[in-house]
Order: sequence, then C-alpha cells, then structure tokens
Amino acid sequence: MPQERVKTRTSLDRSDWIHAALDVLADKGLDGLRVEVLAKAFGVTKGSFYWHFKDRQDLLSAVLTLWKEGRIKDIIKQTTAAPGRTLPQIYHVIEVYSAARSRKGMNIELAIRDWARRDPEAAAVVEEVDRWRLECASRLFIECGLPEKEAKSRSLLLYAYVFGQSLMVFDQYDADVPSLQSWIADVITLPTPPAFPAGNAVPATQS
Amino acid sequence: MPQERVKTRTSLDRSDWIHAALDVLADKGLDGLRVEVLAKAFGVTKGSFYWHFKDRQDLLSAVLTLWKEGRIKDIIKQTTAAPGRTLPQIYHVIEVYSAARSRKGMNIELAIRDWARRDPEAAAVVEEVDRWRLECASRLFIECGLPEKEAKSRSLLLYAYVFGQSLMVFDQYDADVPSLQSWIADVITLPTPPAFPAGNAVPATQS
DNA sequence: GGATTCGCATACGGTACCGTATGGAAAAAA
DNA sequence: TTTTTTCCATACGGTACCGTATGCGAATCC
Repeated sequence: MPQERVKTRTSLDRSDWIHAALDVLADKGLDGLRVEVLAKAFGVTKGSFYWHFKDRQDLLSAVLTLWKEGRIKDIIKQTTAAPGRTLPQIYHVIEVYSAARSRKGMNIELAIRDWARRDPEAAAVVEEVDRWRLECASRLFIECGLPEKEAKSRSLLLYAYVFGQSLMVFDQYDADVPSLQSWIADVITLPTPPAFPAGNAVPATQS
Repeated sequence: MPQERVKTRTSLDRSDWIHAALDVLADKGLDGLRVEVLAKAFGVTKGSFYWHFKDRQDLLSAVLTLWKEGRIKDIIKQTTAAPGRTLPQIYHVIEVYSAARSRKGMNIELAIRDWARRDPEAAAVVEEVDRWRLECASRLFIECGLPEKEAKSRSLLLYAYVFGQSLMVFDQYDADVPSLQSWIADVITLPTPPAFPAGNAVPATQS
C-alpha cells in the first residue's frame, strides 16, 4: 500500500517546533522564546513540547544546529554557483544579506548574535558560521586576483558592514540611501574606489 | 558588583539606579535588567526603587535618555577636537568605537540596538544618535576634501563596519587580525586603497 | 519638640514562566 | 482483539518577577 507522504497535520514533530521557534526568535528574541508561548501558538499545551524535547535548552540547541547547518549550506551555494563570474557573485552576496532582502533572516541573525554574547554554545555556532562565510568570500576575492591578505580583509569588511548596517537607523540620512549603499558595495568589492555618481552595475570586464 | 560609584553612601538617588542599570544592561541585556535584581545588587529592596521611579519603564526611559545625551556629547567631542588634523581624527573615531577599546561601551551599544528592534522609544534614540554620528563623521570627510555623497557613504561604511565587527567572531580567522583591521581602516578612510603590508600609521600628507 | 517629609523595609496579590507527574484517547503493532 | 506506543491534556509545585500598600526610623522643617 502506498503510504500517504502528505504531511499529516494531525500531530507535531520536533521539526515543527524548531521552525516555529525560529519564527519567534526572529521577532521576539531569545527571551521571547518561551515553551508555553510556542505551545499556545500551536494550539496545544506544553505537554506536547515536553514529549518532543527534554527541556527548553534542548530546543535551543536544536535551533542553533539547524541555523548553523542552513547558513553553511547557503553560503556554499551562494559562492560556488557560477564559476567564471566571481565578481557579480560578490555583489550578490552583499545584496542577499541586506536586511531589506530578507528581514526575517536578518532578524534571526541578530537574535542569535545577541544570544552568542552570553552563551558559549551560541558563540561557537556563530564562530563556525563566520569562519565559513569569511573563507568562502575570501575565495571569491582570491579568484578575482587579489592577494590573500587583501581578500581576507575585504571579506571581513563585507560581512561587518552588512551586519552593522542592519543595526543602524539611517532612513532619513540621505535622500538617496540606495546610491550610498551601491557606492559602498563598490568600495568593498573593487580594487579601486569608484567616483560619484556610481551605479550598482557590475563591470563587464570580469571573467 | 554593588555600587562601583563612590558616593556618600547614605542614600541612593535616581542617578545611582540609572548608572547601575547601564552596567546590568551591558552584562545581561534588556531582559536581564530587573528591578529586584538591581535592588539586590545595591543591597536594598525594591521599596527603594519604587520611591525613585514610577515603574520599570520609567527607569528604562531614563537609561535611554542618559545614553543618548552621553553619546551625542561624545561624538561632538571626538570630532571637533583638533582642527587641521581631520584625517587622524577619523582613525581615532574608528579606534574609539572598537570593541576591544571599550568592551562595556560596545556591550551597551549592542544591547540598546537590540532593544531598538522591538521598542519604538529605543529606536528613536538610536536613530538620533546615528544621525549625529553620521553627520559628524561626514563633516570630517568633507573637511578632507571629499564630495558630500562620498563623505556620507564613507561615514555609513565606517559605523556599519565598526558595529558589525563587534557582532562577529573572527579571532581564529587570521594569524594577524590587527593588520586586517588596519588595512580596513585605511580603505574606509583613504581615497585610494592601500596595498599590503599596510600599517595603521596615519599618512603625514594631510592638512 | 511635634509634625512632616524622606528613604527604605515588609508584606501582599498577581502574572508568567519552568519542569514533572499522570491520565487518556487514538493509532499502530501484536 | 488485545496490547503497546504515540502524542497530547491536565494538574501541580516551584521560581522569579511586577507593582501596591503600608509601616517605620531618621532626618528636616516649623
């Protein structure tokens, strides 16, 4: 008999709880991530939760692991897709990680990084994700012909800028913020800084 | 932990509570900032707290106001000190805001910016502080002869980089992280990017 | 020196969680 | 069918807070 592979909504499994936890983490932060709140959101009681998880920390560790593996897979995917077009890929990485592109993803990032300031397990996860991202981005810069030290520096600048930007409030700073951001992306990416006005178009001279 | 401040230990006033709250904020974040915990740190009960403050929100608002005014005064001070030596001042700003320089100050920064993600009052404070800093930094770049758009862009890059760096874990990324940071400071500050190896020395060709 | 205000202690009720113990219905296994 | 396993509900004790009410000694004012 062919078993119904359709996701039966009659019961919850570990994965459901973990994904819901990531949602709550995104807009309430770690301290807003409460098992009774999660249960209420599912319309069940915490009796269900404690059948799937030993305790709250069990859920938190699972959240960290899922996030870590997802981010590592993603950065590998983002940096190995189109060989021969490395420079556009760098711009793409910058854009992908912008808060406007994925508000929820960035909120999770910020929540976990704040978490990591006080929890060693979260700090270890963040460190591993940072290492992967920095090394993947460095490889792109090296493929563009930059020396290793400069590649590492530009990678660090890239990620620090992207995350730092998501911490700031600068909507009213300039009438044309996107053009500022585009110019910055060029500074981070290109060996020689551009002059204003500069578009976000990728130079065609890359191969 | 209780009372670092030297005072006539006869009684506590509003200022004592607010400053202690900033300490806790740096360590435990907003959710760790609890009235009864603060009181215990002072060796008093919360009866004292509720004599000086209407409620917890009253304290939180006072914390935001104190932080805002302190940051605004500080950025003005940091960017108006030495006329004619603007370029070294930019490097100084970068260094001052590095996490290594003032761990506690950066922890407060991060706690308040995380706070601002969910609280409009905190968000307004962060926006005002960001506006001051960006405009003060822009002025330095403009004094160096850069056009306004580029000055604004470099200022945004500067602060985003500094804050973003404090979110990341990259101790093991390279054997000589300080040289990477120094190179990055040059990229942010100088019109033409430096080559490796580059020191953090400020070029004497300024002003 | 009595009255008043100050600065805090004590005590209380209430909320929101955590984790455990236990029961029970429904599905799966036997 | 009977048994077992799965998945969740209910109930409970405990902790850590919040904010209020009230008491109370010591300083301050009249």
